[in-house]
Amino acid sequence: MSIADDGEQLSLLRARAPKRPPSPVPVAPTDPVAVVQVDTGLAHLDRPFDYLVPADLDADARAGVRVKVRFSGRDLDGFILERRAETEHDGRLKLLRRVVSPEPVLTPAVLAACRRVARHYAGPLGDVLRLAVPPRHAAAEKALAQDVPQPPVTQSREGLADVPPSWIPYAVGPAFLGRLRSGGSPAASVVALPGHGGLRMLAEAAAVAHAAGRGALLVVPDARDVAHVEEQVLDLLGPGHHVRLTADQGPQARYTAYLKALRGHVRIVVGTRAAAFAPVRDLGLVAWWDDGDSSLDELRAPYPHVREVLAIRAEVESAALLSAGWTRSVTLEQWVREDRVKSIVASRSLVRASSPRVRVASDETEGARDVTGGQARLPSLAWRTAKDALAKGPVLVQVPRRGYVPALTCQDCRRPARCAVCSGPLRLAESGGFPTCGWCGQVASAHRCAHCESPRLRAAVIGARRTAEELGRAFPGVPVATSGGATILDTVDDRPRLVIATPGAEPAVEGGYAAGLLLDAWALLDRPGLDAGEEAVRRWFAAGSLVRGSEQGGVVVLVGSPAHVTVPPVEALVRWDPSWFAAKELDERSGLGLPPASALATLTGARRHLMAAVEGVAWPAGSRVLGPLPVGAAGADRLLVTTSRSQGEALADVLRGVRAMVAARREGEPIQIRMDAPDPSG
DNA sequence: GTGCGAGTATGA
DNA sequence: CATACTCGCACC
Repeated sequence: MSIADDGEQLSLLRARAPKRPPSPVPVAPTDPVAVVQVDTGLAHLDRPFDYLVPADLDADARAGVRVKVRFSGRDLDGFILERRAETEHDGRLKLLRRVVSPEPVLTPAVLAACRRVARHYAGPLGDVLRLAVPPRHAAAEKALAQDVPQPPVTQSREGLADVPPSWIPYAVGPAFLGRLRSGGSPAASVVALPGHGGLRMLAEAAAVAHAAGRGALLVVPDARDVAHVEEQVLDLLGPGHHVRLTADQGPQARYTAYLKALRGHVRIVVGTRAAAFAPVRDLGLVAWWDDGDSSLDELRAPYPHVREVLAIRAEVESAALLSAGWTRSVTLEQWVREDRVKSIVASRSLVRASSPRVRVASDETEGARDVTGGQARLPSLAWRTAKDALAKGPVLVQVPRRGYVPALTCQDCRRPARCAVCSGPLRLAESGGFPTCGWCGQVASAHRCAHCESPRLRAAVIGARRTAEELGRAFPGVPVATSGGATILDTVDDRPRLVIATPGAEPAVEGGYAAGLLLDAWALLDRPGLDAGEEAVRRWFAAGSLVRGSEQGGVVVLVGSPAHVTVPPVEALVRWDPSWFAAKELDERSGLGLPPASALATLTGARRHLMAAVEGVAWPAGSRVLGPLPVGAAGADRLLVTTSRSQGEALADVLRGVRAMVAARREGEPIQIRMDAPDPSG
């Protein structure tokens, strides 16, 4: 290490360089070296670089602050990871240019979690830091007073029962909460009992953590759930103990929320996936709702899932971990099986009483499509159920989102309509016209079913609006409310009416719906992809959980399911046994070597670049490399690599090397590398 | 990505 | 031999 130059280019090796005497800038007296993670955006430069701290920046240049540094002739952003006495770098060190803000926004715990997330997803740390720490907002920093007192930690447990209400149905609930309260780090996957709180379990667990002087981080799929959980937290603890953190609140509000958590103004953060990295003080609990919801998947590289981020954070900070939902995802079932989390479910007798009775109306067998004069797609069982229930309260009708299921089926034999050229699924554009192939784009202007030669096609899904009209006609005089798309109803009152909703937009109703109709079951199950069954189960249980339990006469009718065949998702619904389904699905995937039973990586890009990138790569022992196969329409290919779960980290490490190599040699066109892609085949 | 040195091509 | 160019790699 030598005395710094002024930060500009000055090579002593070059004779021609103007022999300016190095103007000695005083550096910090202790730990003058700042280890800086520079945001270069280049995978092969994803490592820390050392800089010298000028004396005048000494106080501000703490670990965790944002800085500007000169790097390869450009001014780049970075974070100080640590201060050191010495450097290991042989050359000259440049000076830190500037401390962007003295706020140490990257805490050691969050940094540790980011490193592990980066490793898990074979991505650059820089990318993860970009997800974790929101962009600085100077006005927000200024507006938030430095001296807001931390709320006194409520050590008293008055007003909070040992086992809060929503946790009562679970035999091992007290054990989980007890360990949370006493500073332990239990981990559990809860299958929530309908009618007993659901989301409220998260808020109550947070209140338990809070009472024990621990912080809590609650992540839910969407803004509606955030509002709901906030309400519950307010109800339990009163104002001033939590903050909302979502991406859609805008840069200033988001940064303010981040700072409030960072500075310890509040110890509870409630938010969407943007909150998963929030620097909650004394983190004692991480919890999330509905693991299978795709909103928990980050959309920016390296695409970490909330589940993975929170599990890592729980481990880094010795916090309790709680995943809850109406169903259990296959991944969480895998975690249960690995004993990473304990299964928490209510007893079968409670489940039977609290869940609605489920009946299956296959439109083929009921054959009563005509009850309403020919238009509505409503078998008589569904119609009669709704009719009866409307005397007692509102009836929920779940319809798949318009355009959500693009598949077409044969009107006569009900088999999926396939492209004559490549056997891909045919789709109908919303704008109409001929069906086209979803894989090769071929226009099927003269389609005939490959099985029965019928030219007639059946749109698997009709949109919510049309369904509303049809049902309105089927039940004259009954008010119809719709929720979905741009207009989402939060709640409806308990007067009799039809409530037509798309999945995820079902309004809550005090006391529960008298009945629920789940339409187009067939279409939902028929979706392409690994997780069609899992997804159908999620959606059906989410709607069914809003219906009164069988004890109060609640009934759910599944409409349009496969005739004469009992597929596991349907059986799971009828028995109201989500964990049974998860276990069965996991067994099946284990048998096929598919995730989450195995680790999986996808590499996407032009075929020759893929081949160049993986040439000579030593995959972990036992890995399978599949492909490359074409995906999408852009001429890209995809390579799949699977390996055992125990080799997952090793696979990620190999891929990190591949990524760095591709980035370093410039002719290497960008290829996308992704671990645990939710839809590896499409 | 950018900047720089090494290495190589080019022409007098 | 001087100059012009590309290539490969380090970047603190």
